[in-house]
Amino acid sequence: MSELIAEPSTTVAPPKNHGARAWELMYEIFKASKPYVESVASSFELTPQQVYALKGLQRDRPLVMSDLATFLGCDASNVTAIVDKLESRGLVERRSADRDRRVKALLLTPAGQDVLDRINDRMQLPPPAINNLDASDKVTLCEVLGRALDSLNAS
Amino acid sequence: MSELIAEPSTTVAPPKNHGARAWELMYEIFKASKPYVESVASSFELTPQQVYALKGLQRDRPLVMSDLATFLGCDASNVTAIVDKLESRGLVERRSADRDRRVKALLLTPAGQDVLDRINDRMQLPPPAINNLDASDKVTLCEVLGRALDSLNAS
DNA sequence: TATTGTTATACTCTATAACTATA
DNA sequence: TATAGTTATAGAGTATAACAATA
Repeated sequence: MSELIAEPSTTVAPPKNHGARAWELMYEIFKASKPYVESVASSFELTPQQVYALKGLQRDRPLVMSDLATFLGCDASNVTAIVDKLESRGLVERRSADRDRRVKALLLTPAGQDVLDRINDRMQLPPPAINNLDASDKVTLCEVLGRALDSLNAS
Repeated sequence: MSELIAEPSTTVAPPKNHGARAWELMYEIFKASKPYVESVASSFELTPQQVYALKGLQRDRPLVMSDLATFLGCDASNVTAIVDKLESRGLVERRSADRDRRVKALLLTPAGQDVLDRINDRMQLPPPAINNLDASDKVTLCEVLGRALDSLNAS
């Protein structure tokens, strides 16, 4: 199958390959889903980034500040403020490691675990664009996006 | 086919439906692609939002300020600053409509059209996660994401 | 009065650089 | 010296509210 979408040469738009088109569609869906994401976060009186940080802490192994920065894909300097807010809400606790007191482990408090459980419940319902797909399209999307993400870790 | 991913009951994570999982994967791919998007934009000395605004202006019909706000999915008050920057770069021109002088049409200048052409060329190559997919996965992704986006316009 | 675009302001998210306390 | 985290600062992107010009 051709990599290019066949289009009459009289069309104004240039021919576009499917990879570029898929990326454009992902961008559109993301933009359209932003109000949904923000409404979910604000229903917990959190920002989307704070929600995502909590999700990073649900792992089996406790994260330290720099791990959370990697998980969030942002600079470590920002994580201080994010964790400050979560800590002031009583959702997260900083604990200095005994072996190296520079390092701070991040632990969910019971209240934090409770909020996270409710967030996870709520997030079982994805934004409308995704939720409107039929079951087989959802499965297909998981498979293809899974391969896309795996291709990054493999290289 | 079941909507739920079958998992042993001893698994720590709760069972997750494919819609929620697909959304999570999209989020991961977006996060991983951010450096790529920023490098493309900054190679034109533009921010990602400015690039996206230019792309909005390549339509057959000229946009006015409020149209661009809708296209960008942000409040109209922000579009003023975005267009200010593009105008100061000589890429875009504001022109008051004759029939209603409150309304300002946005036009690409020749320089703006030239930059946009180069942006479109460059964007034929999507971020690595998408580009690494094989041709048939790219086509499938276009089809499924197209249906997802259509479902929003249909409702 | 209502609408288009602007200005003023504030908050989130982000990065860089300088700092501290440990190692 | 080097590293983990913090603080200070700045810029992009966002929203709300008040405003000017025009309808």
